[in-house]
Amino acid sequence: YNTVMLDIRFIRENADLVAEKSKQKGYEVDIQKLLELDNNRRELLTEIEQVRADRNRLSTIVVGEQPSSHKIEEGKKLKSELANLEDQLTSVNDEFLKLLKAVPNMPSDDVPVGISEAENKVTKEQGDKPNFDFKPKTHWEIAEGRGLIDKVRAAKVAGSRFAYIKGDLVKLQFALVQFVFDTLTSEETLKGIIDKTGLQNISPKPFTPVLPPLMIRTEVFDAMDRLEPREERYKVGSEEDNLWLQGSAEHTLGPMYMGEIIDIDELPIRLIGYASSFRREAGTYGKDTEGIIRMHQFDKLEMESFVNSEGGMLEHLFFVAIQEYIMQQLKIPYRVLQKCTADIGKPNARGIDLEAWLPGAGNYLETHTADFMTDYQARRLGIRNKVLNTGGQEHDTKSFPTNFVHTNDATALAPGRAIVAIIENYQKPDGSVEIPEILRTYMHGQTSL
RNA sequence: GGAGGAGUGGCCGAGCGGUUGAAGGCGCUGCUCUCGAAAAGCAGUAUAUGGGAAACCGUAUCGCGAGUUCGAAUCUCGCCUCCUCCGCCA
Repeated sequence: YNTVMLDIRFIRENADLVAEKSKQKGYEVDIQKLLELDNNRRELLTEIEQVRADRNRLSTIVVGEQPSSHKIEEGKKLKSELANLEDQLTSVNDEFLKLLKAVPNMPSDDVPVGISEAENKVTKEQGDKPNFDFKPKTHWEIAEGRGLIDKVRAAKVAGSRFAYIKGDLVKLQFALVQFVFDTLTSEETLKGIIDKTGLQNISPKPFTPVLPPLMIRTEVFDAMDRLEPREERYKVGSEEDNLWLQGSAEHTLGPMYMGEIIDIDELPIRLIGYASSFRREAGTYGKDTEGIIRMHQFDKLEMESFVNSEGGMLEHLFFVAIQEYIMQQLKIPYRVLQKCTADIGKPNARGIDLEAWLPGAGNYLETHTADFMTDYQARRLGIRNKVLNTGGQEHDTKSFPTNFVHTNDATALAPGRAIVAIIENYQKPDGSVEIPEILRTYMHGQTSL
């Protein structure tokens, strides 16, 4: 796997490839225009730096000596010349950056080319679908009937796509959360997953649990390249507040280290965040309206990691392995999808979805997604790591080259959708629901709800 | 919400208009000395970016962004962050 360095130098040298791959992802980018602006920008920069050098030379005087009026006149001339050039640069640069930021990350070579999610490829099916000797119900038929979910009153209070989750389902959610935290903070468990999957050379370093802020500044949201589409986001407070509700813990975990240079021995940094997430679900009217599948507010356990640029792909595969492990522990049948170019998202190089089988609904439901961003987000956020020298040692503390880190994020578990899958797969003829064995200790031995 | 104080290199800390990318110290690296180590001495020790095959040269960066000035780490304004006191509050 080759690291895709999507900086302007890469684009300069691979203009056709970048245009082609952008198109595959559904983004039309005028690369020719971008390169023109780049040239323009660099010419101006050279000129400006020349004038600045002149200015610096001129304003370097012997201490105590006053500059001559001739020098001051000369300085004034340079000043206005510089102001003029800088104005030009600002406008060229703005346009340049706008176009540069519009270029999506390059898909990894194994991402199938496709124009819609219909072209995602199923790469694996795992787990036995349950056989019922009765007609299985949907999660909604079961939960509503038993008073575990109340959407009517929620609609009264907050509108559609909100719900009151009640009773045993609340306990079940916290059991799920505990189970996931225990899994991801155990080095031993992670080692087991690594061994079983056969991944080589990957650290079993445990995840650090995090409760992140649920709001995020406009600039940071944009730097993550997750602000768009804005109509999907909730803006909060007054204009000056400049804050949005996050749509995933990724949005506030990813920029945690922005602007920082990270020591080699601190990597990988692995975080497992728990947060309520908010989405407007614009344009989904009439879709997934039954039950709690698509809500404006839902809770999610999200994995996020920062690794050096050699380990990004491996970390991505590890994240998927963790997701599969969790589904297997819960004994929920699922399939794995490799997302196609149209579906992986602008900052992504690769994306995987896990979908749980819902016997009541008779279809699959996306429960997990894993995103690999290479250094794309890190470049926008300014997250670097020190680079090892040829001897494998870190360079001395004051002098070191740096690289952009690779970022990965992935759902560890979305309790809402996991609950849907559990209800449908573990239902009994009398409408009760068995509790997955792995969760029982977290529910004081309770075996059904 | 009210009143104050502070943000300088990996860390501590000087500088408050003119060769200051930034004194001094700590740390780190190399060398000298030593059988070795410590100590001491000497030297080196930020990042980004443009140009260059390279050596190297230019430019930017003292929380961030604007402004004043021939010249800004230093002056002015806005923003961010942190600290102290008062008020309010889960």
